[in-house]
Amino acid sequence: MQALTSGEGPWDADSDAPALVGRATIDDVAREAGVSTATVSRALRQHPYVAESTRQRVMTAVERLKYVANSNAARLASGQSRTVGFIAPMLTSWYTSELMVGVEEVLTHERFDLLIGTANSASRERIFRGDARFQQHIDGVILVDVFCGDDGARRLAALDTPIVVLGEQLQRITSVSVDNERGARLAAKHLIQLGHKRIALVGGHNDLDVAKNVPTERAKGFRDTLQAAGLRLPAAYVQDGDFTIPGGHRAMRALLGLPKPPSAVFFMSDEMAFGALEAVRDAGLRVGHDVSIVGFDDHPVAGPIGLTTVRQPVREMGRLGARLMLDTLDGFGTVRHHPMELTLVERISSGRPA
Amino acid sequence: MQALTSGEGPWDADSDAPALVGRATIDDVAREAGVSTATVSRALRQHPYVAESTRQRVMTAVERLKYVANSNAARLASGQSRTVGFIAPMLTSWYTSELMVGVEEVLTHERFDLLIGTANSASRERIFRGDARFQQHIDGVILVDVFCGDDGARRLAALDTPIVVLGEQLQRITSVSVDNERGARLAAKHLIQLGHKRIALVGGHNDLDVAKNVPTERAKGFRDTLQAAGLRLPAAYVQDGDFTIPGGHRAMRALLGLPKPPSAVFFMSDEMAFGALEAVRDAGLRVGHDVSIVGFDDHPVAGPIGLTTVRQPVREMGRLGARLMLDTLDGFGTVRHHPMELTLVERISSGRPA
DNA sequence: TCGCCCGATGTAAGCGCTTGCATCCCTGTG
DNA sequence: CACAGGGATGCAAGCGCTTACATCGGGCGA
Repeated sequence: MQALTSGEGPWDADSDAPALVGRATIDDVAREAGVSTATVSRALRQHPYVAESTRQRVMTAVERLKYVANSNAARLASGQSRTVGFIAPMLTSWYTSELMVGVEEVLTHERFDLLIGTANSASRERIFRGDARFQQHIDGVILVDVFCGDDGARRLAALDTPIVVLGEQLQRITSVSVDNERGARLAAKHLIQLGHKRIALVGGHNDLDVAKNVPTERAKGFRDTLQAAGLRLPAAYVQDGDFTIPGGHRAMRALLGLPKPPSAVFFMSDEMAFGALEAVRDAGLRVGHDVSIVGFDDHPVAGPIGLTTVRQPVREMGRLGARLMLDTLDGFGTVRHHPMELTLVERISSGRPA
Repeated sequence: MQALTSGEGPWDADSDAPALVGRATIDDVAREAGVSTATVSRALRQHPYVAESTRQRVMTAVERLKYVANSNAARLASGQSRTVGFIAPMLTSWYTSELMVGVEEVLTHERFDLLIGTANSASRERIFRGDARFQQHIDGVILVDVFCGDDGARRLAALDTPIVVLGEQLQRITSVSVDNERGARLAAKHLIQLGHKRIALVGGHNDLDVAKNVPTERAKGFRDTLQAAGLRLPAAYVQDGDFTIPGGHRAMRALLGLPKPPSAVFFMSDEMAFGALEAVRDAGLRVGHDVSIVGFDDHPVAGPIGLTTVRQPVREMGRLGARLMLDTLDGFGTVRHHPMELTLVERISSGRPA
C-alpha cells in the first residue's frame, strides 16, 4: 500500500483503514473473545442460549477485528442460501424494475441476496426444468407475470420451493396483485364520462394459451364497461402495443390512420402511452384535445407530462412480495392473495372530445 | 408431490421434472462417471489436463443427474466469490439503473453475481471502511460517480481490490466515461445557434469538496461556451435540480418566476427536464416555442416527448465497465480510460426564441 | 445434602467443492 | 530397452462456517 497524501473530507488517508476484503475469520474472533467458535456463531446469530456478557465480549472482538462473516461458508454449512430468485419477462420495463427495486429493498435489509432472471414465453418453462441459475441453491422464487393458468399454478404449488407470484392471482399460491378488470373499468368509465364515444384499446399480445392474464383481464374490464354504456369496440380499435414505447407508437399511428380514428385511447401501460405521444404529434394533433389518452401504472414521467393513468403501487407490491417470501421462508405466513389498491389519476391527457 | 392433471403447452405435468433445487453432488457425478471428484471438477471447469473422452463421460453423468454445482461450496473452496459489487448514488435514476442493466448483462453471462449498494454522500466513505456487504468477499467493485478527486483516486488505487469507475476519469484507475465538458458545449452551442441569448443551466448540487465531477464539468463546458459567444450567465440562471424529476420541476418554476426568465434551459439530465415540462405547462407556455429545453442522457421517454438531448450510450458504458472488470480479474487489461461518444439529438423541445 | 434440570458453552463432524501433490502410464529418445 | 518427460488422474487436506451432541456448573426441590 503506497503512501497517501492526506486530504480533506471523507477521502482522508487513514493509515489503518481496512481493505475492502475482510480477513479475520470466526476463529480469530473466538480467540480474541476467549470463547469457542460455536459461541461466536451463536452470538452473532441471536441464538437464545448465549449469556449477555458473552455476547458483549464477542461483539467487542468483532468490532476490533472488523470481522465480517464469509457468507459462502455460512451458506454452505447451513444449507440455506439466503438468496431469492426473481423471474420476470422484460426486465427493462419500468414496471418490472420498480418491482425489483421494491423486492431488493426488503431483501437487502434482511441480508438476503437477489438473483435476477428473465423468462420470456420461450424460456418460461425452464423455470420448472433446468435453468442452471435457478436450479441452484435458492431459498425461494418470486415470479412476475407468469401467466401460467390454473394447471401451471398447480404445478407451481407442487414444487418444493417457496413461491410468491406478483401481478396475478393463482390458486394455492401466495400472490400480490391488483384488480386489473377494475383498473380497466376505471379508465373506460373516465373516458365515457368525458363524453367519448369512439374509444380504442392498446394492450399486449397474449402469447400464451391461458385465459387469465393481465392483458386479458384489462381487456375484459374495458370491453364490459364500454358495452354497458352501449358503446362499440370495433376490431380495428384494438391494437397490440407490446407493452413497449415503440409498440405504443406503432399502435397509435395505426389508430390515427383509420378512416374513423378514435377520440380516446386506453393504453395498458404508461410506456405505450408515451410512445403514442409522438404519433399524435406527428399527426398534428394535440393530446387531451383532439385525442384523449389514458395509461396504466403511473410511471414517474406520467406526472410531468400530464398523463391520466391508473396508478398501481408497484414498488409497494415488490416490497410486500418480498416480505411474504421472507415470512414463508420463516415458516410463518399462509398461502393467500394480497390485493393492492388501484386509483385513477386524472391529468391533462384526457379531456372532452373535440 | 401431489398428482398433477396434465395440460397443454409448456405447463404440462412432467412426472420426472426436476425440482428447482438440484440435489446431486459432485461425488454422485464422479461415481456415475467412474472418475474421481477432482476429475469432475476439472472437467467442468475446462481444465486442460482432462482427456476428451473423460470429459464426455462426465458431461453425460452431469446430464443424467441434472447436476448443478453448489456455488457456495465452489466459492468457499476456491476463495473466489465470482461476485462484483456495484456502488452508485441514487439507484433509482434511469442513468444508474441503465448502467446496472448493462453491467448485469455481461456479468450474468459470465456467471458472475452482482451485489448492489448505494453510496450517498454521507455513506460514501464507507466504501473504504466497514460497509459489511462490501467488506465481504467480492472480487471487485464497479463505482459510479464517486467524485472522489485525485486524493480519493490515489486511495482507491491503493486498495487491493480491482476497481472500475463509471462516469468519471481518475488517475491510475480503469474508467469509462464521457467528455462531460464537450457534452455541455454541444448543448450550449445548439441553443446559441438557434439564437437564444438568455440561457439558463440546471444541474445538481455538488456536495463534495472535489473540483472535478460531472456537474462541475458540465457547468464548465456550458459556461465557457456561453462566454465565448459573449453571453452572460447570471447567478439566478443557475439552479439546482438535484438530478430528479421534482427537482427539475422546482428549478424550472424558479426560473420562470424570474423577472427576466430565460428563453432556453439546459438540464444536466433528462429526468430534470421532464420535471420542467410540468412547470412550463403550468405557466401557460409551450416547450420549444416560448421556452427551449435541452436535456442530457437520451432517456427512453425523451424521444416520444420530443426532448432535445445529449445522448450518452449508458447501457453500453455499463457493459464495457463490466467487461473491463472481468479482464482485470483475469489478469488481463491494463489501467486506462475509455471514452465514450456523446451526440446531440435534436428534437422539438428546442427551437428559435419567440 | 443430593440429584436433577436446564442454561451456557465446547467439541467436532461435516457442508460440497477446489487444488497441491503424488501417482500412474504412455511416448519418444538415447 | 531402460528411462525421462509429461499428460491424465486420484488422494486428501482444507475453505470458514453451522449445529448435533456432549459437557459443565449452578440453583432448586425433596
